[in-house]
Amino acid sequence: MEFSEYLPIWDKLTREQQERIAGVVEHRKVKKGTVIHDSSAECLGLVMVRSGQLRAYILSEDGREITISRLFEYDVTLLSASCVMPDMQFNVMIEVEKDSEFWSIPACLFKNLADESLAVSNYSRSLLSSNFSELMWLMEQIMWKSMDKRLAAFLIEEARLEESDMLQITHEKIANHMGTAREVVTRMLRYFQNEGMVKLTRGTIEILDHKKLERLHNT
Amino acid sequence: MEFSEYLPIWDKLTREQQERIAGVVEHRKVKKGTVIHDSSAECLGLVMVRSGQLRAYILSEDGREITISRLFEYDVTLLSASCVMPDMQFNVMIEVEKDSEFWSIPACLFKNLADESLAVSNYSRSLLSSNFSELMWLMEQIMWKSMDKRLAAFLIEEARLEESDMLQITHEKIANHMGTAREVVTRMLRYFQNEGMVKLTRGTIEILDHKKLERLHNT
DNA sequence: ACGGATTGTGTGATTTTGTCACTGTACTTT
DNA sequence: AAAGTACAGTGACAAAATCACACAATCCGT
Repeated sequence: MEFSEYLPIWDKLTREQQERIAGVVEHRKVKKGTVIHDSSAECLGLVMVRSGQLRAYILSEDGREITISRLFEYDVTLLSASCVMPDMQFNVMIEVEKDSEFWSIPACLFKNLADESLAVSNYSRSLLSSNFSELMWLMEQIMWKSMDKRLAAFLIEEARLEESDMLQITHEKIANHMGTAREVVTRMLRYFQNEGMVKLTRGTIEILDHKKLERLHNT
Repeated sequence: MEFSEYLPIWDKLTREQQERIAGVVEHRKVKKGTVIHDSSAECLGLVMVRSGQLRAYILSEDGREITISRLFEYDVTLLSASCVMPDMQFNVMIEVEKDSEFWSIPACLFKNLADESLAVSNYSRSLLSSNFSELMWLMEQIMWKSMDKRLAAFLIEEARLEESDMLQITHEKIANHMGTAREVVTRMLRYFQNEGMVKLTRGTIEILDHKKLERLHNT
């Protein structure tokens, strides 16, 4: 099974458990922009990313967004299985940032495995606690950091991920990642440009001065 | 063991495991205001509340606070065991809100038990996911709700907890719960008073119009 | 009982961030 | 080439945070 390489605890499962998973695992190829999970429909379950890039975010009633987790090759997440965890009633959405391929294991099966297998339960614990930790980190950013520092951090991180200083991203997308309004991002980027840290053109942001951005971020 | 009643999975442990816990469990009686856990020192481990009231919060560099969880009789938490969960480096503090008694099980022992016992691992999972869920809820409040609605919600909740409409709490404490500045709370309460929803005197807030507060909260 | 310290509250001025209502401008499609 | 759409810019205003105080109520020691 090709996906087994993407599930760290595969080897710790019994043959019977492996077969149960293999029998229902689903493979999907999805285009950029697709929403593969929202709270309404049935849960997607555990998701293993084979390639591409996804993001998990929450949505306000009036359509504002904030990214709570980003997923890349070899990442595994349970955010798409919120229905399994008791008293998890929040509305996580998962969207495809770049054309991706992933496998999913239905939530109910994974829940059953976790309830009966120590290895699976421990693995779920580690996934959960890393989600929790990330969320905690995000919370601290939102609470104690000003928008300019957060934006600087976002740009630096994005450049690292893309391995390029020419970021192909719109102000609106950035605003949706950071949970703020597009105008705020525009204004702040304009300020960054005046300070010589970036160069703005339609649809792209070029980072000119990494160090200055870092310094701003660390103030 | 008296504390066994406070640990839901006690009966699912082997006698040997029960003895290991019994050998190291610690009982403490603490006064209001004490900080029983901060990220610096050794972890407290799993905490079971026998009586009283505690709160877990995070702290910014410049001393601002926000409550992420409140604990009451029979509550159990792993927030004081953050060191066990891999990649959990955040700075949770736990403070005593009302004179309390609690038991604690050292983090390392609990971690070992979780790693070897399915029951304990599953229980940890449920504790974790309920923390995660609460944090998610808080995040949504912070991101999408305005301060006045959040304050109204806080007052209603506080009155429910205290079973009284005369809340003995300072503006500063409220600000620390909600992660905002004292002045903001003062100004907003003043507005609530002008609207006839509360009556303010030094150190206490009397709720006069529950329904109007609820309405504000639900707008 | 008095004076000073401490704790809790009130308020104006300023800055930052979010909201609203637009305008303009560069790409895409037919 | 015209029309439509996506993206960016901007001024005016509102909400909330920050700063810098003033002041009032309570406590505490002598």
